[in-house]
Amino acid sequence: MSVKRESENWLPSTSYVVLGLLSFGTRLTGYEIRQWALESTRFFWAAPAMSQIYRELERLQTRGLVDERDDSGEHDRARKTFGLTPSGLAELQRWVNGAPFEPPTIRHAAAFRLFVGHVGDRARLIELVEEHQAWASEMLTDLGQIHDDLRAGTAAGDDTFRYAEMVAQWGLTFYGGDEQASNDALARLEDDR
Amino acid sequence: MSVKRESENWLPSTSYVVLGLLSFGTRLTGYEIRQWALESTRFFWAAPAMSQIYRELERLQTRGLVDERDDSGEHDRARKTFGLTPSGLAELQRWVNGAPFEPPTIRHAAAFRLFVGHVGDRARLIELVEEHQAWASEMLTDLGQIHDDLRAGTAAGDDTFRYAEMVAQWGLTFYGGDEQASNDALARLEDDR
DNA sequence: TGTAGCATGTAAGCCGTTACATGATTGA
DNA sequence: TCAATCATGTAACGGCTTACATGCTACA
Repeated sequence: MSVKRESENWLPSTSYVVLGLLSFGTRLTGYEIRQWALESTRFFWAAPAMSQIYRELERLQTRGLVDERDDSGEHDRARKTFGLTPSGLAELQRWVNGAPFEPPTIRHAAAFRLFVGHVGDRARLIELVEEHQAWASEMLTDLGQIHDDLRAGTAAGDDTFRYAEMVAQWGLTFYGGDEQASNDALARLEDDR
Repeated sequence: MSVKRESENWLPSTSYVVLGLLSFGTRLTGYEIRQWALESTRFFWAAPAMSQIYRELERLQTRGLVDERDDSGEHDRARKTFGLTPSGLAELQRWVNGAPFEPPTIRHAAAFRLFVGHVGDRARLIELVEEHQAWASEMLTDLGQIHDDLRAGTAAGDDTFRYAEMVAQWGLTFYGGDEQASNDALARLEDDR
């Protein structure tokens, strides 16, 4: 008995980042999408370059997944907003529910450089791990703030960001692990010899 | 007082993956480099495709950073091995010690899909997070084995893999955090409603 | 008055992937 | 004998980046 598969043509993930950000109900400019990406999705999905977002929006629009509107208003300032169309929402849903599992992709420069530590200077390695630790710690601070804000909203009865809050919680544990790992490595590097 | 910067032209990171793997002292074929990448660096640096590794080796060779040797031996089986040249080692060192800090790049599909959970089916989300949890758990099993092996070597006085062992330790804490986060999310998803 | 931020794009180029192609060796 | 693994590549293509280019607006 064979299962009839629906056509499994997926858009590039960046498309779903854009669709996902628009799925919260607000019309956004390309610029704003980028801002939101830098403040939210970047914790689990590296924010694409500005130019890439414009390209993505163009693609999505030609496929009817987003619609464009000139929102320049009174002022002359150019302002083109994009919103999710019904097909856009449908496509996002199809992906969330239908796309096969995909393992995370990690490019962890600090761990990598430590890996080839036998060709490096110990003092410099310590410096690098310290920098990484500081970075992780900053991520945790930012995420903590976001998590608190989202929690407040959820507690006040607004369910829009309930999943976002769960993801923020995920991030706190995730980056907490990374920070812990940096600290352990640092202790070993400083202990050593 | 201005600091005179050395020319900061870096190779693509994949080059350093290749150089790094060759820095452990063994001559390797392109195929073997890929195998080693899949067994070691992939935990912190997604392993590039086979074809990319061959391209990288070609580039490195034209720059004199690796040398090629036909090691086909008695049998007709083609076998071209690559080794690190002195300039290759120098370049790897220059990078390890001199490249500026670079934050990790994460593409975490599970967290991302949870983020747009408001457009998905709860049951399917649970399934996805479970799949992710199983994946993380497998990573931890593999890493645990590797860590034990490396530890045994280090304890026996072989310092070659001391840094590799530290990175394995890093990975255990890192993916431990990810697994914990999945479990927490799962609990919340199942609890909810 | 001038700088930072808002806002929108184009062009060039590389990294890296998938698909295609080939063939030998080892072991079940 | 047949499949999996070892081994080496080429071709086409797409995603994403950096650099370039432009101009308005708010605010210090």
